[in-house]
Amino acid sequence: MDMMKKAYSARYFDILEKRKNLPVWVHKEEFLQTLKENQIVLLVGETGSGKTTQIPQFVLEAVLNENPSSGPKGKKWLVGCTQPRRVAAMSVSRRVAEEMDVEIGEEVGYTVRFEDCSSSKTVLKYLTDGMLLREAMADPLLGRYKVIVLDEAHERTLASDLLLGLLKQTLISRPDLKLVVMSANLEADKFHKYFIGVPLIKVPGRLHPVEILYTREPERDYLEAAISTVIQIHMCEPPGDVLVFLTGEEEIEDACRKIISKLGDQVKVVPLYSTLPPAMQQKIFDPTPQAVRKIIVSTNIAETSLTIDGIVYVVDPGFSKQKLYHPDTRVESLLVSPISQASADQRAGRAGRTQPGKCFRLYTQKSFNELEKQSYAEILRSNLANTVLTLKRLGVKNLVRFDLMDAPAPETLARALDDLYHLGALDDDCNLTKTGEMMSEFPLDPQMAKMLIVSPQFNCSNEILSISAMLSVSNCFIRPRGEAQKAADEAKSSFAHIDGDHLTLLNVFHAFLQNNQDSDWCYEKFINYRAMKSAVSVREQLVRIMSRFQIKLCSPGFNSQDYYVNIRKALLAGYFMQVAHLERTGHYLTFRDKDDQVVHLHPSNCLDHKPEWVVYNEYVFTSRNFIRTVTYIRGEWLVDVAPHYYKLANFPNSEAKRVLQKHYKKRKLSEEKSCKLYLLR
DNA sequence: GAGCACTGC
Repeated sequence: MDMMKKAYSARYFDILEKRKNLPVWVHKEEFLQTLKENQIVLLVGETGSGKTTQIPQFVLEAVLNENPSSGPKGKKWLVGCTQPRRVAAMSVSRRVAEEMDVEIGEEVGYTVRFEDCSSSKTVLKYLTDGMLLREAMADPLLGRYKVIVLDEAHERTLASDLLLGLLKQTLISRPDLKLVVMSANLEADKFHKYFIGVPLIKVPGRLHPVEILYTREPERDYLEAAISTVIQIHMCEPPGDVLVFLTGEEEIEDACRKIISKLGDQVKVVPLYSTLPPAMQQKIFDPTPQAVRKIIVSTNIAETSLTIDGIVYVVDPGFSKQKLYHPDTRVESLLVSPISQASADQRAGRAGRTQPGKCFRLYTQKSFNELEKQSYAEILRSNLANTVLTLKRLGVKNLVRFDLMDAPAPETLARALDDLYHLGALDDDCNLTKTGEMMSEFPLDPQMAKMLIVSPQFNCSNEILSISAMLSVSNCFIRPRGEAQKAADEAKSSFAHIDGDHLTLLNVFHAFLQNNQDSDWCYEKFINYRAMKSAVSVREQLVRIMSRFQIKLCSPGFNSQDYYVNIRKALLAGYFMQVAHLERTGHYLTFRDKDDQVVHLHPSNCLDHKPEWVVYNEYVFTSRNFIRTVTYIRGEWLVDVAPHYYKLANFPNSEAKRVLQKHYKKRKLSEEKSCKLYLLR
C-alpha cells in the first residue's frame, strides 16, 4: 500500500516511541496471533492501556498484510471501530491519524451524525455505535468491513447491545468478517456465556493506586455527608483537586453554594453537568493558583464522558440518576438509585490518573458488597418501540429468538409491538409494512416518524418538520435562577401560543430563522442558541430523508383559518396514543386501550386554560405524573384521525369514552362518503 | 406551579 511505503516524518517516529510504551504493546503479538486464529476476540483493557487508539491500528496492519488493497466493487476494505459517544469517535480518530502520519479523513476517518469525515481512501474508520447500526440497516452484512472493533462494550448502550446480537448472526454468514469486543471491566462470566469459547486477552491499565475509604455507618443524608467530606479533605489532606459525584443540576448548584459558603476563596468550586454551557464546562480545565484547591462537583458525566487530570480525591456518595421504563404505564422516569460496583470502581479510578489518590465512599464496605456488579443494560430500562422497529428493519424475524446479552422483559416487547402495530408499522403477522420501512429510516421515535410521513395529508409537512426538530433537541428555554427568572418567563411568554406548547415551539423556531439565527437574539430572548442550531441541523437531515421518499413539503397558507388546526390534527396523526381527557373531577386521565392514569399538565405549559382534550409529547414521573409539551385538540378529531385505534371496545369505561362514543354517533349520522381514512396502513 | 442522569441516529 502507498500508505505503508510513504516516508514518515520525524514526528511519526517520535510518537511511535511513545506508543510502544503503552501497556497494550506488550500484548501486540499475542493479540495478532489470536485474531489470526479466531473470528472473535475479547479484550479487556483498563483505563490507560491504550486499547482504543492502538488495537484498531494493530488490526489494520494485519488486514493490510493479508488482503489485497481493494474490497468488493473496487472499494477498499474497512476496519471499523465503534464508540458510544461522538466526541470520542472524532477525537480518537484525529489522534490515530496523527500517529499514522496521515490527514484525518483520508486513510483514517470518522463518521458521526451530521458529519462524515471519511473518503474512498479510508481504511480505518471510527464511528458511533448508532452510526454502524444505521449502516447495517442499508447493508445487513456490513460488506465493506473486514474487521469490526466494538469498543466500550461494558457500557452496554442500546446500540452496542444490538450490534453484538446482529454481528453474532452476521459472522455466521460472513466467515471472512472478524470481531474484536473491547471493554474496560468486562464481566467475564457474562461475556463468556454470550461468546462461548472465545479467547480473552487481558491488558493491565496504567493507573496509580487509589486508596478506598468506606464509612463505618451508612450516611443518612448523602448530600450533607458529601459536603462535610469535601471540607474535611480540604482541612486535612495534602494538595490535590477533588471530584465529587452528585446526581443532578439542582443538587450540584446547591452543593457548590454550600461549599463556597464554608470554604470561601481557599477553594475554587466548579459545577459540571451536561446542560451547562460549553464555556462553563471548560472551567474545569482552568488552572488554579498554587494554594487554591479545585473542587469539581459533577454528575455522571465525569464518570464516562469527560476525563479530568489532576484529580487526587474522589468523593462518591454512591448514587446517580437512572432512567427506568415501566411497560405497564409506559412511563419513563428518572430515579436516584444506587450505582453498581463497576461504576463505583470507575469513579474511584478517576483519583489515580496522575498520582496515587484516595476515594471516599460515603457508604459501608458491606453496602458496597451488596451493590449490583454491573449497571443494568440500557435495553432493560427503555421503551423499545424504536429498537423493535430497527430490528425488524434489520431483517430479524423472531425477536424473542434474537440473541441479546440481556433479554428485555416480555411486557416491554409486547408494548413495543403493540404500539408499532397501531402506528401501522407492522401488519397482523408482525411484518414490517411499507410505512414501517419508511419510519425506520427516520432518526426519530416511531410516533414522530409517522407524524412526518402523514403530514402532507394535512398540508403542513414544513411545520411538522420544524416541530419535530424542536422536539428532538434539548429544551430551548433557558430559565436562570434568581433575578433573571422573571425576565426569562416574560421572554418565553412572548412566544407562547395559547393552543399549546408544540405551536409555541414552532413560533420559537420561526422567530429564530427570522432573526437570522442570531446568537445575540437568543441571549436576549433566553433561548438556548446551541439547541436552536442543532434543531436547524436536525431539520435539514429530516428534509433529506423526506425528499428521498418523495414526501411532499408543504404548508397551509399562513393566513388560512385552518393553519393551526391542520398542524394540531397532524400532531394527532402520530401521537394519537398520547392523549389525555379532562374529567369532571378536574383531573386529566390518559386515554389508552386497557389503561388510564391520572396525570397533571406540566407547569411549563403555555395553555391559557385547561382544554377538554390534549395531545402530549412525553409522560414523565418526577414529583407527580406529568404530561409535558401539550397541545389542545378536539375530541372529534380522534374519531377522524385514528378510528382504527379508537375502537373503544378495549377501553376502560370513563367519561372520555362516553364523550368519544357521542362523537362516533354524531359522525355516523352525518356520515357521507367523504369519510376519509387519514392513516395509511 | 416544576425541572433536565447520560448518550445516540
